[in-house]
Amino acid sequence: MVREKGPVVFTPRPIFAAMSSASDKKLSGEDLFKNIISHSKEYGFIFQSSEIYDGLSAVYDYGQMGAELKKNLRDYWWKSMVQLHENIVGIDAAIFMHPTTWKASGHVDAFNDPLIDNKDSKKRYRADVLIEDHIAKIEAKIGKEVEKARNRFENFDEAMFRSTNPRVLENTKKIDEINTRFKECMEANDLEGVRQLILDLEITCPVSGTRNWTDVRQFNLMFSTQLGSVSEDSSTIYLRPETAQGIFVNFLNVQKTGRMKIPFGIAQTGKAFRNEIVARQFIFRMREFEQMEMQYFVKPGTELEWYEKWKSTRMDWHRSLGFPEGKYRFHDHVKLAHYANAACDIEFEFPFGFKELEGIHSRTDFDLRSHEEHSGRKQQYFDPEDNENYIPYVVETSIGLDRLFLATLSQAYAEEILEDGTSRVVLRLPAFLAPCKVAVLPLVKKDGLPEKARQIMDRLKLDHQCIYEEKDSIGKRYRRMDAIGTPYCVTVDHQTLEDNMVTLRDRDTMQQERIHIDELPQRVGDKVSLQRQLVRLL
RNA sequence: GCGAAAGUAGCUCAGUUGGUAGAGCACGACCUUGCCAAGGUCGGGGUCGCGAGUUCGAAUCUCGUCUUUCGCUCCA
Repeated sequence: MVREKGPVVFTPRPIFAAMSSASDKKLSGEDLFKNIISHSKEYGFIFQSSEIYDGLSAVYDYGQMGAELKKNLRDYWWKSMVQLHENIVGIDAAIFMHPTTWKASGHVDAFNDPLIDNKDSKKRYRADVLIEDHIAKIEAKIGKEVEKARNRFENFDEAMFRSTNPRVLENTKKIDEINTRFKECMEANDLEGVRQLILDLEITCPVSGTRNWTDVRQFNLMFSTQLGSVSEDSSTIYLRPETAQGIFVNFLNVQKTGRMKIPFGIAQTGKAFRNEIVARQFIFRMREFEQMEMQYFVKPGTELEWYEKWKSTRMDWHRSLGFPEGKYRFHDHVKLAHYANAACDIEFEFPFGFKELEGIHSRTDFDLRSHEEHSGRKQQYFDPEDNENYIPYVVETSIGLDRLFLATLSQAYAEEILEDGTSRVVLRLPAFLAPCKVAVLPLVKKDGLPEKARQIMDRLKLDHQCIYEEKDSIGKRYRRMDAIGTPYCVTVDHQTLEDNMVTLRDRDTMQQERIHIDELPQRVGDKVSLQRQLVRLL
């Protein structure tokens, strides 16, 4: 089989021994982001949903490479949460839930925003916020009156003053009237009435200063559909806007069947849906997205300790990916959601700036208490140590898988300028996350090299996601593998047929070494090992 | 939803005063080569987002419409 001119002898070219001095091309965030988006499409990571029909706004599909990378990220999270924590278990709750769930969670109220636009400034406001601001102004007026009076009189009785002073009384009455009217409108779903209220109050746009308002429109952030195929019998149900409630409603099921003792956690990954008014920035904000979250149930009073602990645990997890420390930061919430008594985000520096990647919230007992009220079923835990019943407090860690994907991709993506002046695009993904772990490449597609390569491929594909490729020159194939982040390339040449040695080429350093094919499973296995990654978290 | 920009081959784009579609890369086959994006030959692929209108004739002009991208409120 070996040709006349003899076997090709492996001689590492010195230029590649020095390749590690390659430098990254400096790109503006905007250009970088653009390139990442088109790279994602070109190499099968992310496609626009329903592209042949011109696409669907803010919905994306994961392609052959993206699905693998996403799965690897999900697996890493799942194992580090569930497998490494003896007191955390995972569930997989349904997307559909009883409609009352969303009343209890507050989403029916909080996710129904009446919005209004100012035609001159083109700014959009929440109608309720405009009215609240107006009320705040009136309250400030009252406050001034009170202060004036306080300075004027000794033995000032504020309650007395408030209930007697005509100007204060008038303003207080005004506020009550506005509140009543607004409430009535909202309950009757009378959006025209809300608009009229804004007009009557002579509320102006803070930007343009005009009162040129559009109609008030209702935006429901939850997607709804019908349960039951016969329309008369059907009821409206929602696609879950967050996965957390699937955990809360199963709190006692898991606690009892798993004989869990507080503190313990329930983890879950899954799709959630939000009808965002504006959903942009590629997969950063999508209408359909995947959350990975864990609710940690703790004894009331200890929640802030656990909150701190999970803050650092989660930050350590992110840092375990090996990206630069400066890419992450905490952002503590000043304004807390209705259910939280402490909250922060782990922010990542995306190409378009620092943005939320993960949220850590101390949710108090809001959810369980609310479910207890709405369902009439006790959601309490009997603590054998203290001999008492209580509703546990909850610390939540909640990360957007798609955002983690985008963070990983944008951190891994690099355009390198090599020493010889040429350039390459490489995804420097942590090896255990790479969608394809190893490529097996016959140097030429004849002389029995493909057959030999197939044998190696058949061995490696039992353990790993592999790619076999014989088309195009070896250099081109290396570059294609760099572009999808394949950590190792194995090249079979004529020499291999004689001594079973192959070239192992490293993605990042581009260096090559000669190893025996029997060493391959171990070498590749070590490189891409998830266990080795998990050890870092212990 | 409002405002702005854009839509021609898989990708990046060209297409003149209206005259029936082009390049590079990519893709497929074959030949040559063989360790970092090689060369040659041949080939496949577009009703120019969609629909009307003007015109002998529209990728090009007019109107409408859809979609995407960017900015504005919210969020993982």
